[in-house]
Amino acid sequence: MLIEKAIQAAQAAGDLPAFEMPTIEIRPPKQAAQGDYACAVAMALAKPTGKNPLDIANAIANHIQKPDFVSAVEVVKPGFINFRLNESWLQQQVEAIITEGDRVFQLDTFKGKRAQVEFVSANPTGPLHVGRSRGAMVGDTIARILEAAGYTVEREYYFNNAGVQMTNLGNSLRIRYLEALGLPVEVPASDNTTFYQGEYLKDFARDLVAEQGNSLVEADWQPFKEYAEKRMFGIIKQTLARVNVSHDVFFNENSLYDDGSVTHTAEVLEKAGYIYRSAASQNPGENQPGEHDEENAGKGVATWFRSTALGDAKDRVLIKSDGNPTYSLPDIAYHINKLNRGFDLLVNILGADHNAQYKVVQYGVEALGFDPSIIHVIIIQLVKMVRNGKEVKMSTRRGDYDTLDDLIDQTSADVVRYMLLARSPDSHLNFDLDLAVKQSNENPVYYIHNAHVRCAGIAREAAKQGITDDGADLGKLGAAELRFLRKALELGDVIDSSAHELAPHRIAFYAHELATVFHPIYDEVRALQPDIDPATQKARLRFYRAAQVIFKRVLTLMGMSAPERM
RNA sequence: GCGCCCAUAGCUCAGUGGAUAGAGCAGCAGUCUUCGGAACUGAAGGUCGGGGGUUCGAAUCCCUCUGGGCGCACCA
Repeated sequence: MLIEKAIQAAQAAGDLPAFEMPTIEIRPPKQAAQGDYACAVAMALAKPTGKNPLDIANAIANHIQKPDFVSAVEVVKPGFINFRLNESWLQQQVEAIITEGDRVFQLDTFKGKRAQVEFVSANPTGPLHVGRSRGAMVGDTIARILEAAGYTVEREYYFNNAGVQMTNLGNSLRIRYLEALGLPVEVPASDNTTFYQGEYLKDFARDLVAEQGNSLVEADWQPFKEYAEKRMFGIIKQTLARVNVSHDVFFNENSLYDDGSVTHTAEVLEKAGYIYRSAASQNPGENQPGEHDEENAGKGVATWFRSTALGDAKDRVLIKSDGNPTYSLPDIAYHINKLNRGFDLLVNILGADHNAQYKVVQYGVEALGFDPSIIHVIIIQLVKMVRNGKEVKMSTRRGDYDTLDDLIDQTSADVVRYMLLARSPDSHLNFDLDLAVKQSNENPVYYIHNAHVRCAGIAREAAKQGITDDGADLGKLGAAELRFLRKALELGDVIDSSAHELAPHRIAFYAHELATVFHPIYDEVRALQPDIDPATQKARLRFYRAAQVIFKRVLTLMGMSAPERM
């Protein structure tokens, strides 16, 4: 804004020729000596104007109307325009931070906009395992960041309680139930892919016996499935609650069948000309003739979605030859449902193992005439658990996996949240179990926590000594405190860019950087030493109070606790 | 074979086309007997996987090769 106005003024004054306004970025430079904020726009303007970047920068700088929070504008070598913040303005930010408290850096960038984040969305066939939980942390943190950027956010969990896996779950519980009653029943071997080995099913079976006795001996899988589902969701919600994750809406895929959305979606696709029926071998896509002939021999006719018309590599089956839809059709119907709910932004967190699936949905949404651009899919790369430098394999179906609950028990909710968050979603994540368990300074979580703890400790000690920070003269704050304040003021930009890019890991890195700036200051800037004059003491106490506010805000944004003691 | 992701210090990773590529940990050398040390300081560590290209300027964008991960069902 500031620079844009200056450029316009320079153009009006004839110091710069006419050109299209470029996108202007202002950001903190890497070196502190280069000022607090810097702008490189003059270099980008060298080409369109045909002028020397340094001259352009000077022309712009000469027309900048310096606001009160800027103390200096400097033009440097290649053509950077550097800004320095006014120090007394900086000092006053301590009051601003304290006044805003828990809502400090609550932005209104997206005020009035509604966003929905869909995440976790695991079917209730078992407890959440570690692989899934990365999406839980990322999804919830994105939701928190969007809220901080001004959105009203709804968190949604999409699930399917029908299908083969749920039938297997019902059957598995039935076997455990009969076993619990002491009836002769064969428990399948551990390599059986249709049997769930988890210990939790034994617990369910015991409880079911206690509640229902032997009344279900003759029943099929159905009542067992219903019971297991109910219990499973209870466990999942409880687990998520331990890491401060909760959902506003649980959306059942079945409701899309009940209200006719699924068949309606198929009909509309057909009217739009994207549907044909044929056996796989006649697929006009890339399938080689004869390739599928044998395996499709004897099968009926399937309903296909001509997604190749929209650029897909091959067409997709929507309704199988046995008459049942594939997952794609209800998935498309679900996204239409979401789009019709009037959100301004839809975020969908998916694991990398589902990376092919969302494209079909996108083609479907497009075919139905919707604008897919408000849908943002975040593909989370897989988590590799590492112990003693070696990978620990996991499996959902067998019983030997590491559940999120186990992990929280071994470490803590905060450690799990931070470790799973502090990596770009695009990046593969090695979860180092040794490091996570280790409560030492190798563990960044404790380093960040300790900053908050230290602030709280000072306040506690001051209260004990009867020293208050009322009426502090913030002019007494020195260079070290200003260093922290500059870093603290970046939080707004971090939230903003993190919200725009849907990159929640940035807040995690920022938190660590902020703590890195803080700890040396804590050593250097004493507040309660007896030889410090009372005015300085008050100012420093006030400063640490503001620092605590910032740390609490950052920790809360990550869904972590802000402990006052270790 | 096709699609998505990754390759940056010994290890784990940041890096929104801009200034001398940054942290943490490990290792090395120090401080400190404290408003809770789970701390602080310093030095060292790099042809940003290879090769082309675009640009005033590339770790970042494009092409290509190599090496990894995950997918590529009439399963969900």
